[in-house]
Amino acid sequence: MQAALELVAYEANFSAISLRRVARQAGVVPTAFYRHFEDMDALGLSLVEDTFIELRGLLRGADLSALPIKGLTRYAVELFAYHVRDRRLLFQFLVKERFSGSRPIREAIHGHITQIVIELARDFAHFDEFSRIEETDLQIIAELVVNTIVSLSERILDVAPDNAEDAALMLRAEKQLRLIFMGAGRWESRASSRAARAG
Amino acid sequence: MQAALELVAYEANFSAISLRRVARQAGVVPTAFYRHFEDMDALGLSLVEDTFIELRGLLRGADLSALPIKGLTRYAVELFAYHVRDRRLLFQFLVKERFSGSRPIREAIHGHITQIVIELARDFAHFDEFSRIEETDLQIIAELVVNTIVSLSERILDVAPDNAEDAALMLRAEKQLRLIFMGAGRWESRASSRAARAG
DNA sequence: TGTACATCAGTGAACGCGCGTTCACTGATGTAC
DNA sequence: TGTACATCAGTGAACGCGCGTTCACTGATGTAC
Repeated sequence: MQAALELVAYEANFSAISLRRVARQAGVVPTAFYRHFEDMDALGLSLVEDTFIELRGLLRGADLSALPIKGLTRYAVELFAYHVRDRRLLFQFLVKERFSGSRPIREAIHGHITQIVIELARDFAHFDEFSRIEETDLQIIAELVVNTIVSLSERILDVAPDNAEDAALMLRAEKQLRLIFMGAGRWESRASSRAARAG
Repeated sequence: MQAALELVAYEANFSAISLRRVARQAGVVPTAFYRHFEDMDALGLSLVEDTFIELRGLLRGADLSALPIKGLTRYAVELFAYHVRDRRLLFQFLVKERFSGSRPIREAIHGHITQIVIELARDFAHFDEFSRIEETDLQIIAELVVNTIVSLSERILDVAPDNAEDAALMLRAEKQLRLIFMGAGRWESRASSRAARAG
């Protein structure tokens, strides 16, 4: 699995690397591959599952609802950016395969992201600021937040590790999140905009 | 080029299709390929350029500044959704290659999107509602808008053409844009929130 | 109107190469008694 | 403590196949005079 991640990160996307290349990178003979996976698709799905198991653990552990909404944006951006850099190869794989992978891989990634959006919307429901927003709309807001974080990840992976540009990207994402929460503070409350408080 | 688009849309991503498959799909012998492109990379870059020339033309023709901000979201979502469906294969290629393509292809796509963000920010500057927001922040907002539209495109391409789910996706995107503009209306104006008007 | 030549998309044979997968195998490690 | 057997990651030869690229070619269309 490590060999496959390295090849994807440094050379191509998953569908463009061969079983033989993976075996060579791992330092074994091609046929040894079959001792571990039925075929390349199975390897790819394992990588997706592993990444999300870890990511979901991270998000669960973060316990966003313990924070005031004010510090949330900075914290979320930093937590995520750190994790993306820490697990660079895994995220590079995810970003590349999200749209160009085989159907099972794409569906697995999409399903996991949808699940994260749903859980984030559930977390939002615990904030007083969002209490008057109905569930459907909370999910729409959560989706916007997740999209923004995903875009940040893609950009961080695009620049070299430890690049100075990282800080600028993080500031941009943080501003975008703050703007989203400002919008959320007014959502469906146009009739009583004076009462709206958030951000 | 049409043959390559068909193969990418229905079977794999660009790096996974061979020069011989493209030639076969086009109904010519493999060597005839070289009459038109030096190699597969050149073909890919041509597809990127063609897509964006057309897309930029569409955006320029739309003339967003002629509309009140109120009708803008609905109009932008419908215009884009129509175009994505109309040019389904081209957009499918773009979405797949944005992160998984070869470096030149990725950079070409990224450069074009950045250009669109800059132009959109310039359009925003013509709205009274945004006059007090500085250029850097306008670009950050424009990026958020473009990200949302890109996500919409990706989702539309994911469901079958003319699927009933399309309407739901468009409504989601429209709400997200409205929320962004609500946030923009309050941006950097927290001290005088009563004067903020937008969305 | 007729002839000579240039242009250019497409042809078909041939090449060496890396591919996924099969098969029967080896040899180290763990387990039962 | 010693023996017999199971498990299992890795080996190495072999296969047929599709690949990108080379080469000299054909034949239709356009252009100059």
